[in-house]
Amino acid sequence: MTETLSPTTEQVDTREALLDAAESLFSELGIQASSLRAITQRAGANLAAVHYHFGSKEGLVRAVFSRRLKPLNEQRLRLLEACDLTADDAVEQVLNAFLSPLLRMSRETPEGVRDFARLMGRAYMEPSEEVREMLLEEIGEVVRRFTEALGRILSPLPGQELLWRLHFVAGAMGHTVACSHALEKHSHGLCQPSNPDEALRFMIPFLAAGLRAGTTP
Amino acid sequence: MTETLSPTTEQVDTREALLDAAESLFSELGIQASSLRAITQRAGANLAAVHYHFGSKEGLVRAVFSRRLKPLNEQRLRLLEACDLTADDAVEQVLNAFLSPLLRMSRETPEGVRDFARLMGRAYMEPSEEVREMLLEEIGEVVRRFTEALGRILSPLPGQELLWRLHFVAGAMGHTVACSHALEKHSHGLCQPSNPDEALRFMIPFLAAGLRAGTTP
DNA sequence: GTCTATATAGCGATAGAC
DNA sequence: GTCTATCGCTATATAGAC
Repeated sequence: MTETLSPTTEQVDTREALLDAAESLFSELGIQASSLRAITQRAGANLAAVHYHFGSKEGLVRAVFSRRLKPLNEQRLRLLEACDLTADDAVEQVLNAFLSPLLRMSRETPEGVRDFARLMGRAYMEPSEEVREMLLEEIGEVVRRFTEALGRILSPLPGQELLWRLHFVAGAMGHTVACSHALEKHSHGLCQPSNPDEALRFMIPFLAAGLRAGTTP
Repeated sequence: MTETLSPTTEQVDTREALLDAAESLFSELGIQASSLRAITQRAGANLAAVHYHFGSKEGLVRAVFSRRLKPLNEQRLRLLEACDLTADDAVEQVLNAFLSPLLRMSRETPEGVRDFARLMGRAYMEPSEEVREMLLEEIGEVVRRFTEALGRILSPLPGQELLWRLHFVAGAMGHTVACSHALEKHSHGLCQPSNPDEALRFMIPFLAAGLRAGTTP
């Protein structure tokens, strides 16, 4: 009976192996430079398996992102709801709610998720229109909710300046997760961006100070 | 006589046309996705011309970057030397010296240079090891000089925290020039990142406040 | 569902005529 | 210096056997 009610172990394994292999390769080489041949080889699967499971390379790309983004966004919204927006450190709380789920992905599972953090940082800059639109679709609601919360805390900051500042927050965050290797190397090990606690410890005060700066005349 | 002493007009034109075409295509599609066929077609040149003038695609990439980075870095260092590091707004002055030359490139020439700003923003995130190493080579001296100046102004900020904060500055700046289109669209025209004055007006106070935040315990 | 084999197209690079 | 023609390779995608 079971073989008709649920996919066999092999089915699940191949699909997941393809997602894992694609995620790590996308993170290392970028999406475009990762060929289906390299992905299926790393996954120990056949070249045609990608088209069977995901239809096309683009289908695989979407699946790689949505697999991680769904739980990530849920966690962000859960943390946001737990924030006290009237507290003195409300800005810090909200920044932490947005940043820590992504940065802490590296801790929760031995491997794979850290690749995803780097991939996410790069994805915002992807030249491919499709990738960027798909991404905005996936995180649009979260961005809207966080923008609203920060707008209320920072009131009466004008909307224009709020959007500019959130743009800088996104840039600093994306750069940190995408180029952590560069900072570690450039600082000769003094900075350890792969440690989420250290990254949050420095990032949140910096960004909070920027967000709270006086309104530009 | 002249034809033996200097390159003919055609020679120069082909070389420059290739650089212009490559710059705009790299900016639109990314480096890897820009084929030599597409570049030479846009330049109105022959496919083989790239290999004649630059030896390879990598040679073309290097030439595209160094053509703009040499004058850009000279201007940055010139502005840095004109900063008063003891003034109250020393941080703002140094940030302006680093940021404005890149952001203002769009003003100085009608087209082409703005593509380069976007290309620069993306380049830091390029998956290709070669591109990133070449870039560090080209801007290493400038980064060293600006790090030293900001370290002196922000003294006694610990070196570790200084490097982290400069990392955030780089992220915000890169994201702004690379994803200006996204902010313009997302803000429904309220923010105009293609206007260098507006970008600097909001970016410098934000980053200066972050850099001057109290030392993290 | 997984495999082999292949279709179709594009890539960077080079040789050699002009 | 510029051109055409082509080599050798890789890409995504698919058809059909098992």
